[in-house]
Amino acid sequence: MSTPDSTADTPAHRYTGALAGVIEARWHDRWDAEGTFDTPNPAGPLADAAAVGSRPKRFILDMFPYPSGAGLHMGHPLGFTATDIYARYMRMTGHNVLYTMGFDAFGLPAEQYAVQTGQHPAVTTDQNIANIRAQLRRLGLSHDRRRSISTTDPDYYRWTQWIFLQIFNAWFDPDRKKARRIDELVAELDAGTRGARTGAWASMSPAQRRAELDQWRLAYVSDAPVNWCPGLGTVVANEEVTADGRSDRGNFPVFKRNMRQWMMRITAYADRLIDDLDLLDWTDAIKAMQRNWIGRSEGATVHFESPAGRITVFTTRPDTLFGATFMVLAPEHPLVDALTTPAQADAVAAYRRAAQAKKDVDRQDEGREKTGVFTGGHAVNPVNGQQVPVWIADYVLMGYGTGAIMAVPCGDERDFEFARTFGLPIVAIQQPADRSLDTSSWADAFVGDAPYVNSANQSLSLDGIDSVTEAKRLMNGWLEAHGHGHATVTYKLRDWLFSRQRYWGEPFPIIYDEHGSPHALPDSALPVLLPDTDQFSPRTFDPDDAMSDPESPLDRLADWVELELDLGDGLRRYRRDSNVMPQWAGSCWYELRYLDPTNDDHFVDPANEQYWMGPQGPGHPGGTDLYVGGVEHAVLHLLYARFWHKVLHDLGHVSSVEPFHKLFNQGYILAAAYQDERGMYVEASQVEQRDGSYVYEGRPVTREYGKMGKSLKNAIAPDEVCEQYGADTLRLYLMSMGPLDASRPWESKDVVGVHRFLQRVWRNIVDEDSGAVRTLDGAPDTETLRVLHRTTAAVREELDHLRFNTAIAKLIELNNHLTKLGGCPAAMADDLVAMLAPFAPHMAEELWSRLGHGTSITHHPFPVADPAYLTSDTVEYPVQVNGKVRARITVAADADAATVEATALADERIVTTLAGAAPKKVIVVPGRTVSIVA
RNA sequence: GCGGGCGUGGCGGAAUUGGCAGACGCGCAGGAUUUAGGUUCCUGUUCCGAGAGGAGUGAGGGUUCGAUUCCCUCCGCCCGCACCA
Repeated sequence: MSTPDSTADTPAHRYTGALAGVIEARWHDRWDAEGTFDTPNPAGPLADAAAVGSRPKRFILDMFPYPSGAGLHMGHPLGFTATDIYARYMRMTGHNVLYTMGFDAFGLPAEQYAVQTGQHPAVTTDQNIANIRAQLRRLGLSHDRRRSISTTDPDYYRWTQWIFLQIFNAWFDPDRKKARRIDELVAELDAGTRGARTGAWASMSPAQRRAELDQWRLAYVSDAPVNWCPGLGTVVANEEVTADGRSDRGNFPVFKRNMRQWMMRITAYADRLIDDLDLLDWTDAIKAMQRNWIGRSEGATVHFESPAGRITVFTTRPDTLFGATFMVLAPEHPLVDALTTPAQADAVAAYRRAAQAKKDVDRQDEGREKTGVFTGGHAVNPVNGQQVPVWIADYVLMGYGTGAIMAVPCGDERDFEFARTFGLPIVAIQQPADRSLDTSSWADAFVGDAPYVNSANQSLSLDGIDSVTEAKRLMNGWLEAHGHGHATVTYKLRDWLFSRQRYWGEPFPIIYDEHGSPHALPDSALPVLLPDTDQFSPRTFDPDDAMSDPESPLDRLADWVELELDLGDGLRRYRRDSNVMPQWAGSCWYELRYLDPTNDDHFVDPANEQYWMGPQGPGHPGGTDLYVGGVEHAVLHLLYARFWHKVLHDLGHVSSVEPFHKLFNQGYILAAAYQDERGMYVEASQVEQRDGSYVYEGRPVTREYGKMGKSLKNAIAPDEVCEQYGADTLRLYLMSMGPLDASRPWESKDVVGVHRFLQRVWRNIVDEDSGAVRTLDGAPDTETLRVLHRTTAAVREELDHLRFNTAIAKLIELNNHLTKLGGCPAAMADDLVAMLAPFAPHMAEELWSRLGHGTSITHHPFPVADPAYLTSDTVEYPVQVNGKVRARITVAADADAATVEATALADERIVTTLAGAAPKKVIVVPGRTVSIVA
């Protein structure tokens, strides 16, 4: 495909895609040769204290990519260009900038790609990384390449394993609400200042003590319900299971099974993960998603006694306890069998079977119609002694709260529906102003503040109170005082399932003794290398075979699994843990390794962490100065990384409390996608437009917009655009499409707009026929200087706020002005090029060089606006009469309000409009407007 | 249902604390260059109206000298969570 602007009669030195390609390659080589973007550290292997100096620092971070075989998609250059522009701007404003790029290369996609191609994942990963590095280079991203890491590199995952052991060897102190080293727990248990959970510490055997400690660890092996995905052949985390019970990746059914797996005690950090969101410069949307995922809910635990035993419920509305007229348990609740009477046994069993069968997929499709079965059993409502029937229903979930609820149909919509469906009593316990106490007339439950009624016993009365908050407080106090319950907080967040039965991941630095107890390997044994094998395919199963069992690929490697080791008590036989860590492990801390990527003694030198990520004052959590990436990581990666960072902070390894101070979520790239009559997507690039409709291979197709990508067959490769127009044009187009956080449709025909802009900049400085510099001699006129300085001030302002689209618009305005002048005055050329440099660095370097500068523009100071040119001698005021602009007047910039008013009232048009009537009021807003009320 | 966000020309989008609506770009129209097409350049381009003028930021209302911006009601769209007790 030829570039649209190069033909036989094109001037030899016109800025075409072909010329851009030549220029860009030249500067890539030069940047590499000169190490232009190498950034000094205060300490460690990359230390250069003199180069660090006293400059302010900026740590600018992108979410690092998977090195997939397809290479980068257009969303990558979108975010990467934004951070690159900001990084370059920061360098030009005197900052020491840390900016690099790594690869999140472990995990399912890399492994699946390897399985498809039959090559070892290490081979394909290296190839893919090399390919993506070339793509990144082509985009002109100003990365410090010395700092690049891959999570699959043993020098990197050595420290991932080390951090795992830090977490394994830590416990959460509920009093101090922080992680501490496990030996501090041992000291407290030895001293008797803290009690053991499983018995008397002093009388425990070594094995019992080991088991006791395992109960406290932040990383622990647990035999608990996990998400088993036979189609993937591995267990997956809650966060990786979709709402309809399928795997996020692959969309296979997921089954709850009890299995022995590694867990991380992220729940211990639930409150801090919520509270510290307040310290972060993140959007409300992302904060809300994290809060919602953690799902903190304040309420009360209430005990109902039954012949089958105590039934404990969680409620957020303890104030409505007098209205609890029945109970509902989840079908899987352990007390169901004991509660069920013989007469109801068949019905209960049938319901439980049906509930289990439809568990994963169909529950949503069946809508919200309430189903359920009476167990035949009853329990006692503790506030009024009433016997209430106990039902089971699938709208009560075993996985939340206690798996049992007290049903208050008058005050809860679901309970109301259930009561209506099955004819259960509904007793009003509040008196809404517009309702009768006869609930048979109610259309729905009442939720809100209204005076309580029917809510008293001998020692408690809520009657007459009209505040839910107050009623809750009184009820909680009563429950606690009488031993029927207490105030409680529950969370939706569950501990993080941390092991996977796959090959392509970090091995656990854990071995098991003959009793099956886990032991940490010593730091000196790290890294535990992922053993080489050609048997890396996971064992997958029929996706619906819930009873299949996971098989770790590493388990097949007997030579690796079995080992003899002396852990201080003599040479013994052990078995290695054959699981690998999940995809998310490597991305939980990669930003820290960028700080000190080649340090063999520490995962990061504390001085470097303090310098790049340390808190910047009281109340500041520290962390990266900017983190740009897609919103799809709102809960998974961002929550896990925050959790690890907090553990590292608690253990004294990092000074920052949070990893990412400012988070910016880029929008998606959308593109037109086309479907044929069968609803199949057709290759968007082959669709033609004819008379307002769309045609593919002669047949009509319909258009829609969707996320650019393979599935909609509307992807455009960044490389194609670089080839056609050059990387600078692609960068500029991506940035000018709209605000960075908005999703925007890709329109290939629009790309030419920014290309023309670059062409005009080039032409204003370089002669298209000779290639010589052709700037204008003589001093620029005052108006031109005003445009220059206004542009300078505006571009700075826009860049400070990451508003790249409007910054580019300002540069275009400046250049359009110069085009009208007939070229760029020589005295302004440096400033013009310097302002262009962050956006179109290749062209800027080339022009900079042709203008006679011997060094890269990278560290040249960004232009500063001269305030003298930001004001003018005269100001134009719009004059409104009754809110409508009727005239414009021009007055001296320093004219006082009275003069402006007099000038406005004297204006011919205003005199005509007022028609002799005296104005009732005249408002002069200095520098802005005159408003006349007639 | 709950939470977050958004509605501005033919299209993508601009508009400091409320102060000239439509910056910039695409497209379109006309013109220059060109054998022609394309490229490049210039001019114009919110709508109605020949014009004077009028209307206009999803709809309606409010506050204000003045509202795209603030408040209320409604409509529509996007994203996240979803029987969470």
